[in-house]
Amino acid sequence: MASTTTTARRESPARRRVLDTARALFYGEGIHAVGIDRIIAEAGVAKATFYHHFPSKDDLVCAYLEEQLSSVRQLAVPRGATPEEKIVSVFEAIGEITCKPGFRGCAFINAAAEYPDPGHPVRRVVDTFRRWFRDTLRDLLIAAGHPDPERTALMLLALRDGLAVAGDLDDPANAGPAVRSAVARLIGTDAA
Amino acid sequence: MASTTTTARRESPARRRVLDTARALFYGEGIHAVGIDRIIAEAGVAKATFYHHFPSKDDLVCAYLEEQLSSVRQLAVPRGATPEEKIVSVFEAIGEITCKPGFRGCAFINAAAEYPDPGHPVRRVVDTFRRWFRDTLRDLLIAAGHPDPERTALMLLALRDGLAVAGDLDDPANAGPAVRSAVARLIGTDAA
DNA sequence: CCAAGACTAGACAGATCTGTCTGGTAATGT
DNA sequence: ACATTACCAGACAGATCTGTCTAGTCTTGG
Repeated sequence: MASTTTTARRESPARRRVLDTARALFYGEGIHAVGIDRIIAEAGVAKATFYHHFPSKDDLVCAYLEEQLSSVRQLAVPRGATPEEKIVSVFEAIGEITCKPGFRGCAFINAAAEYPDPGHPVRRVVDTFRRWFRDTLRDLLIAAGHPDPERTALMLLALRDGLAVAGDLDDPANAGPAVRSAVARLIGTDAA
Repeated sequence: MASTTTTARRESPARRRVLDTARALFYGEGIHAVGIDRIIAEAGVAKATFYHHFPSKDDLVCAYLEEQLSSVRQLAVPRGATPEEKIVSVFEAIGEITCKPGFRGCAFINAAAEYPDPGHPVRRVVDTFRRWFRDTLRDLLIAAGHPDPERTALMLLALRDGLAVAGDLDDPANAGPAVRSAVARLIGTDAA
């Protein structure tokens, strides 16, 4: 069937290897800095096979970011009983990732820095991520009965961006706790 | 004298044109995306002249960021009577820049995204900027008698980073006010 | 048994990248 | 008057970039 063919192609081993290699190299060294030749060499894939699965490099970049998107969505699932706990748990999860060795900042922020054109497909994936995260925070704040969910969601998003940047450029050990107490100050009962 | 020669070289018209062009192109389109050939063409400078002033592209990139650094230092001078007002004024200044059309995010964050190696000269300029900003905020908080200046400075730095990212990737009109009230919440008298 | 598709190996084209080099002009200061 | 220096114009080298193409192997479903 058509669906079988599609599934087979999507889960092809060569394609999988290319995507894994692309994620490691794009994230670790930057997108423009990594050429197709190097990706296919390290993935052990022929050039024709690569261009069979990905019509262009931009398609690979989009696929890489879309995988990151679904990965983050799974990892940053809110846990806890109350909406406040859920918000904190999301930041705890991000904070842990952010302090890990090998952390190189937010894949979406970094990618956007290399794709200035707001209409580019890559930027659209970035937009999807940011809208999802903002809406998630807003909904949690609404559920928590926060008086100003819309604006507070923007504050929290800004804090997350700052945490991601600091985890890459500054000392992650300091940034994590600081951002966490900032979140507490912003959504704490005293703020309401 | 040597100093005369040095001054003449540093203020040479060709060098000035190269730096202006580099700033516009690097900031607007990304660093790896802009080649030397294009910079010298748009600056109207011969290739030999370029390599006379800048031994390599990396030197130009560093010079570009160092100019941004001193420019920000002049622009973000704290104004106002009280330390609280000074902190807010710095964010007001940054907020205005951030909402301007043509804003493409923080030049240092964007550059760091393209230079993953923390030991690279480019990253050292980025570090200088971040240390300066963090120390400035911390000193203002100390002057304001804030109980936790060190950690609060990190929070404010994270907010600034988030504001810069949001001004580029999201709707700047929303991000500005949100971050400003977040600053108020974090340094407000109730926080003390 | 055989057709189709996934895959490999690698040459090739055309553009672009950084950086070097030659050669010549113009201004400047001593 | 002369040496130095800034500058221009552009060829050139060698590497690397994306993307195409040929040609052949291997696997698998019908």
